[in-house]
Amino acid sequence: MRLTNWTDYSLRVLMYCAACAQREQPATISEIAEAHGISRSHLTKIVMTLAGMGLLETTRGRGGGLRLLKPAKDIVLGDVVRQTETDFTLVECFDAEHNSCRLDGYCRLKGALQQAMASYLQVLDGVTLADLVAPVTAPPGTRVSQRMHVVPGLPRLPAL
Amino acid sequence: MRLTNWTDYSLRVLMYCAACAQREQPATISEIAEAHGISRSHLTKIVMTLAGMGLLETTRGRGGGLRLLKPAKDIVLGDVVRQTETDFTLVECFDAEHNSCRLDGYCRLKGALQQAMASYLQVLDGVTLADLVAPVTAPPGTRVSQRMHVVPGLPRLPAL
DNA sequence: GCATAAAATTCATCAAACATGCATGTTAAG
DNA sequence: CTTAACATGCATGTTTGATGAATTTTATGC
Repeated sequence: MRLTNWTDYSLRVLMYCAACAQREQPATISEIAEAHGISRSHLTKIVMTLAGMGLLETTRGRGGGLRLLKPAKDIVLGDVVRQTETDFTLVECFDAEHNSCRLDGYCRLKGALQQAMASYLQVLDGVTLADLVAPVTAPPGTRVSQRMHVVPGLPRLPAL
Repeated sequence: MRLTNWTDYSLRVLMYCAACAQREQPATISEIAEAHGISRSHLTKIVMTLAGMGLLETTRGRGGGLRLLKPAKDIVLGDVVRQTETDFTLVECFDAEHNSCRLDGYCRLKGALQQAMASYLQVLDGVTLADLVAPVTAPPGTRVSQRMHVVPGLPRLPAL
């Protein structure tokens, strides 16, 4: 029950780009790689995937770099995770190909887990990239996006 | 984003035991292992862990086997998953020990993911073992446990 | 008490999915 | 034509589940 580093890094790249959105020079891969202490080549692959997903554009050559293709408030966390995370096979019986469970079709486990995962992603659908990189200068009590879904009985996201 | 087979098997063992609850002879490890096509010794470890968690009791020797220590309707899926699944480190910054994220404390990612995971488990907290092994003979529309939480906009668990 | 059936323990190994980084190619600005 | 940046392929490392053989302990029933 964990996300891959791939997803983690993908989110960090997006957040970094969002934070640099105002800047004259676009963010570069080397810059982000160094900031997080990972190899440039590895991060490149992640960036390429994000570019392939239409989330950011890359420009080569001197002065090039990365820019978000959409405003941060239009990038929904749930969508990103759905795309960067590959394997949502919670248990064997999710995978029609290799399922050998004798109870398949007679038990409700699969349905319950699917609902749980849907609920997980639904929360992330209520968070945008803009919510994640809200400036530190925002006054306390600043509203996050309207779509933010708050689970009853849980603490709200900590105010910065 | 997947559960371990360990958790999968744990749930299957519990379901099997619940299904055998009425039976004269308790379920045995060999029986369950064969039913699911896994090695007896491997499954033994899983059973031992479940026993250690106080979910079932084992009796050795001839005529021995496994029995649930609580009625199936009192065994909550969320609790089982929380215990069988070991690693809830969704991303690096969840792990205080190894966290090297420069943005730690300044971004809301962690909070958002924690909420999402809480929501995931909350759904599972609404399902009991009894719900999973509801007899096939139950009339359509049979109510699942009161605590069942239904995510709005999602299909209900399929009727058997 | 001896044979048998069952759980409990120990040990060693395997494998797959991520993760990593070097080496090199390609593009475009100045 | 040099430099800064993205782009790609390849080879390898690492972690953590997952697996199963061999053996020991416990209890039942004859």
